[in-house]
Amino acid sequence: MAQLQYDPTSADSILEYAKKLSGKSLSQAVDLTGVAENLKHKGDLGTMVERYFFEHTPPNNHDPDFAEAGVELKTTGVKKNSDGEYKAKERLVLTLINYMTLVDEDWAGNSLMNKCRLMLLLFYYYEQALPVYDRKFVFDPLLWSFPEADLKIIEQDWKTIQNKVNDGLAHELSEGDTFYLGACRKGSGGPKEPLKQQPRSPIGAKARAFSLKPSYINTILSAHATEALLLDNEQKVEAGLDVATFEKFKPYIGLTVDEISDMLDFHKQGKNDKGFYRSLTMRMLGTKKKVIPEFEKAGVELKTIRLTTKGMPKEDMSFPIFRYTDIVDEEWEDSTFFNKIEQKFFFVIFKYDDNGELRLHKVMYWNMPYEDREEAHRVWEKTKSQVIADKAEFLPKSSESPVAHVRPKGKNKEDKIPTPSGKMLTKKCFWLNKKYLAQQLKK
DNA sequence: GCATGATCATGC
DNA sequence: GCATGATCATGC
Repeated sequence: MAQLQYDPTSADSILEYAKKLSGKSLSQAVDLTGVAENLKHKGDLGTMVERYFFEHTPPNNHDPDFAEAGVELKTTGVKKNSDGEYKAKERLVLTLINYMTLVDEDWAGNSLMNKCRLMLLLFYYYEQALPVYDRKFVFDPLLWSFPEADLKIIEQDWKTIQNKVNDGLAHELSEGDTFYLGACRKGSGGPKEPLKQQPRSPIGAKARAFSLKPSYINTILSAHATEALLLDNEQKVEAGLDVATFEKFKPYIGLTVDEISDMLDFHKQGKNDKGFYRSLTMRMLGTKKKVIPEFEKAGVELKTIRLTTKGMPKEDMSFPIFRYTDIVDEEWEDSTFFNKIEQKFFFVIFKYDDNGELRLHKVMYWNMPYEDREEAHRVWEKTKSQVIADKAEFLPKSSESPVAHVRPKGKNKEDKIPTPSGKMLTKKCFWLNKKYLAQQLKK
């Protein structure tokens, strides 16, 4: 047998090796030729991962799968809810409950925690139609142990279950008895399924397993999910984030806004729905939320742009407001504006056609060229020096720079903040000139 | 038609 | 209550 590519006695090494599965299915990660079709238990992805990916045989006792590293391997399914968030497909089964021995255990050193204290969680995207080995792992694997605070609850739950068995009520156990740790049904459930013996009662009890409830898994997920809305498509993962994004928009390119609205069942609310094109864009990306985690993580600034028939943006591009009292003490490289324009941008561009119909024109990534950032820097310094000179009413106009300017941005003209000298002026922000954007978009 | 001023809906 | 992204409005 070939040398293992990880150290089975080291949890970190196991985790690092497991990352090779990210974004792939088991069948993509290892060659299962001649294996998959002969499987008896096609439902057990965890066993297959252990055998064919880790090339490891778990111990035949109550120790964790990787006994020396103390790591228990778990695969668990996730799905998406209507908001595009990943949620647990179901509870995570930890280990079967042995009613006969449970009553003699103490929490200290109990067999459940002995096995599951440290778990390597592999989240795969649940698709019913696919065999388990073709389902993709959508996040990086997570090496996970219970936080102290949770462990208290788990301990109480464990004792609740133990007490019930001790009271001769194993057959009455239900998941609702407990909070995080559940005693879930395990087994076929059919009429022929043999009942389990319990120590304090002659009544047979159905097989149950210790499990973590879906809601609990969801909290683990949301903490871990630097989730990949775009990561669920294999070609995208292999080709990178940029291709992934283009693929997302491909079906909509060239369509009118009305057509896209109909497809996504999301329509403009009223004339003043100024966030509409952005919201629509988010829907095209598959979420109803405000942020795209992958963009967040990569620091990508999403902006929507509407072009006139002639290719001129309808509007300048705004950035967050600055405070007069802050900018005087700021250095360029600490400023919000600097930090924004340093980022990679992702433009979603709509364009009016000759019939006045707005269509999704194209999407593109964009970085602001260095010279232009220097020009923006100049505008920023000018702004700062004007505020210092107590001339905050007179800030760089769009006619003063080919790249950027300063302009009001507030709720209305009464929406004011103080200058260092105490004058109240309308809130303002930096803008990129639409003419400048027009030039850049042509490149 | 352009530059500049003013404002809106949304979500946290 | 307020920042944000974006759009609307107006005067020259």
